[in-house]
Amino acid sequence: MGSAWLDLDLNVGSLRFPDDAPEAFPMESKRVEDSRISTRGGERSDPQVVVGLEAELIRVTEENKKLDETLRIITAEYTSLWNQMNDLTTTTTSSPEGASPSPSPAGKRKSESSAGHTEPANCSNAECTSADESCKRVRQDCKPPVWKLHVRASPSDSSLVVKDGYQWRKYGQKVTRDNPSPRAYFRCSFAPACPVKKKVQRSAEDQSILVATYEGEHNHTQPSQVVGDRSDMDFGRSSYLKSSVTEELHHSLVEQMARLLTKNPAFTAAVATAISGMML
DNA sequence: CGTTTTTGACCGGCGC
DNA sequence: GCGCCGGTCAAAAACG
Repeated sequence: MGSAWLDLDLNVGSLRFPDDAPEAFPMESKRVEDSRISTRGGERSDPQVVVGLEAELIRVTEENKKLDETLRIITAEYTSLWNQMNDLTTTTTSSPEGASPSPSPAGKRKSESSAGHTEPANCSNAECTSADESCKRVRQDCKPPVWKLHVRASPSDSSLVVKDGYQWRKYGQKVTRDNPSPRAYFRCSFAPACPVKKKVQRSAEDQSILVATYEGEHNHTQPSQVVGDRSDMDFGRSSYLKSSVTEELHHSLVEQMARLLTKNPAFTAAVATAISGMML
């Protein structure tokens, strides 16, 4: 599986137009090259071989055009998906339930997203002077945006660190009832007044997945964006951490793209034609 | 020596 | 009211 979408990734990354298609499809290039070598060996080329090679070249060019067209469509879809993903991950007003429909565990406690939620400054209990119902509604209205991020991590790595480019200060750790792995609590340490909190815990189902739950919005820019290409040690590390997360997103998108590709009849037909052409 | 992490205690919400 | 549980506090320890 892994190698399959790695190849796809490389092809997408090196999308070429017909004029330099041989670079994009080295196997085809190699085959033509081999033919040239074989004819060069005979020094004087047979006119029939030359005609055959020309016909083959035309056919390969046609196939390349088809593949280019297909890749262009797929790249457009990829870009569209990428933009959607960016919107979901950067827009803090996105619905947390929609982004991560994790069912709350059966139990007497309230659901994870609202459990132990501290009251924001503008949502004091003074507003809750009427019935409990309206009080709860006010609390729900004041709920900061919550969203989850699933990051693959080594099960042997016991540190609950999710690399997202921000600087976090750990202020607590707790073992919860529904998960044997401890849950770590973080606050944003880049800006003292930043209200964002983060909870990180290994997935109960898959210990290799870290689930980071973010609450609130950053009231400052990302540290790595502020410093740009500054070669400061800490910020450099933050930049690296950010790229690691985007790499995760990139991989999942590429995986999604690979699935789309294999379901695309035009693409599979073009690939089949190209492969059969090489085998003949 | 300043900052960060650890960890037990404490607080408040919720169900019974 | 009581007990359970998640979240937070804060002192001590660890770290650079």
